[in-house]
Amino acid sequence: MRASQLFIPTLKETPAEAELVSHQLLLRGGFVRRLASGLYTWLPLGLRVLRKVERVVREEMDRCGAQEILMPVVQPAELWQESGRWEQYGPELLRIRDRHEREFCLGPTHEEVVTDLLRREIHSYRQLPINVYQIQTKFRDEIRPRFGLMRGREFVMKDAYSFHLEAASLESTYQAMFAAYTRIFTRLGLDFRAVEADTGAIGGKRSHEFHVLADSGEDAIVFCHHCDYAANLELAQSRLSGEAPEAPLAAEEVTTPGIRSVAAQAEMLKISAARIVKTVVVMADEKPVLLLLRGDDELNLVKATNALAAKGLRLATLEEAEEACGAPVGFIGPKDLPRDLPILADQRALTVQNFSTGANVADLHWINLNWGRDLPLAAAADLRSVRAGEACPRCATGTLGIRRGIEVGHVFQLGERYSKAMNMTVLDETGRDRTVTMGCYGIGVSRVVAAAVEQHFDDRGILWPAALAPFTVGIVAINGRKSPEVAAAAEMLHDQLEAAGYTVLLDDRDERPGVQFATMDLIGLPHRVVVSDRVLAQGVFEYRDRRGADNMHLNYEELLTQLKGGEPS
RNA sequence: CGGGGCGUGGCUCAGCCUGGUAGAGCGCCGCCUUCGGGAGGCGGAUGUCGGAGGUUCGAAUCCUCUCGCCCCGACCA
Repeated sequence: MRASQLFIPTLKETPAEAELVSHQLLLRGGFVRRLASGLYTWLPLGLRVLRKVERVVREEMDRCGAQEILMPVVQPAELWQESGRWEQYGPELLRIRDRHEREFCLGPTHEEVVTDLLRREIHSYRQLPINVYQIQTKFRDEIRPRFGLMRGREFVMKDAYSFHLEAASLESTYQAMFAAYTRIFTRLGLDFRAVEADTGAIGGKRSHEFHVLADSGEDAIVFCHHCDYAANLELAQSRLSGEAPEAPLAAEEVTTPGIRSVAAQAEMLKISAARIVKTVVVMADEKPVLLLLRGDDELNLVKATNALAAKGLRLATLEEAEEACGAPVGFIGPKDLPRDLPILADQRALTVQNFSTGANVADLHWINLNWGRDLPLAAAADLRSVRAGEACPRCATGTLGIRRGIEVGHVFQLGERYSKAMNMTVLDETGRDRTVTMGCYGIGVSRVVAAAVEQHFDDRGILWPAALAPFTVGIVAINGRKSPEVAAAAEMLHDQLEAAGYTVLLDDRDERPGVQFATMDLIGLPHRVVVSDRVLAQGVFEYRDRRGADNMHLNYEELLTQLKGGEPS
């Protein structure tokens, strides 16, 4: 491909709208352009990268027996009403009407459609298991689209759905998909982790997320330095050592004027925050609940939501908290509560001895309280977020680390959530009707493009992993418009390399060398070859790896050997 | 949906506070020079100052409404 024939509108300056490096570089390199909030056009260069991701995904999906189909973007409301999600899904589901006033939506996902498809066609256990997938544009009317391709409203996703008679069959497909995902992200050259994930309201059994590690990631993921334990912070656990028993001290009330925060409380009472049991008031489905945590621990809202089996959970406002407890925020505590409210304690809060907590009266705290002696033990749950450095819950020796991750894949055992609601059954070998069990498996294809950049860039531009690069080799013809020798040599090299199976971008534009180099660095092709009068006079080509800073003078054979490092396309 | 910020030429931004009839750099077009890291010179084109209404002799600037975009909090690939 000749650069003079390719639409690559690069930008010298960073557009103000872009915050993330991936967003900035994809815009500057002429890969994508924004149409409206969360909506992007793929330009030739960007589309080539997107297709590369799709190709790897397709190959690995096909390889493990999944079959590609393509379902509509527009879906009838009836199916969503049948599954119950028409009500459940909320405004993220973009609803539209056709000219007959019939209701439809733009598909944010395809469980309903695929279940409807297969319940019509699959009637016997002999036809199971089956695993179908598509690579399709999804639409979710996100509350806040941001970060360019990372969280668009319209995006490309690979979604697969498997159907089984037995849980064991589902488990085996789940494993196969897990393995396929591992191969996919490895082939794409990404530094990633598979982590145990929250199954959320859908309540399936098993779920793993695949995260690309990057500081800009929206999720916090916890992993063991020693074994392969890894989990989303939303549900990660750690092994906490117990405290040595202490002699109980005499409980007393202390005047603490204006002391509302744990930090202030610790300072005034000259105790560590670990000696404080704090009380957090939350609204679980709009009803107040008290949560107890050790002073230095952080409440994990996802864990709390699950522990309370709530649909929605949020912190109470100051007014709500005082209204519910009859005491001002900062002085609320579990002992002698003026109102009868549900209380749930993080298990660690129940191990604190001689602790301080609010006395449910303004400007008054208790010190030296002990569970059992001064107040009844509260119900226990896991409510705290783990912290880096704590011990791994799975192995004996490891400690936990926390990093940011970009979720690019999710595998999920759905169970009967949709098959039951939509009545998808097959006959088993005894002729009995059985509800099938399902799994679903997603990859954010367009997000992978952004995530890859987020992980591979330098101050000059993108450094595409070989499997993602829009072209493998970039040839810079220096002054090719003035030197027929350079032009001819560059053309010949271009043709030879393409014949050898490489994708090649020849920069034959009438530009100054500096511009050509800057463009090449920006768009991030793995290999660069310079053809100029200067090197031609020496009978060689000048080669440079995008990641390296040194030039090598090579003849054609040596050049080929050098390129073998980056896979031919 | 709350909270914060921004809309001025293709891009990045100044001008707005304190109204007086629109500017810089980059980009674009032409010519010259230059020719290995987004060069230099000369000349040129390009603006409903996001939109509507209002105040005023006069509005990019002040007021009201509206639209769009970005950033911070609850979802998900």
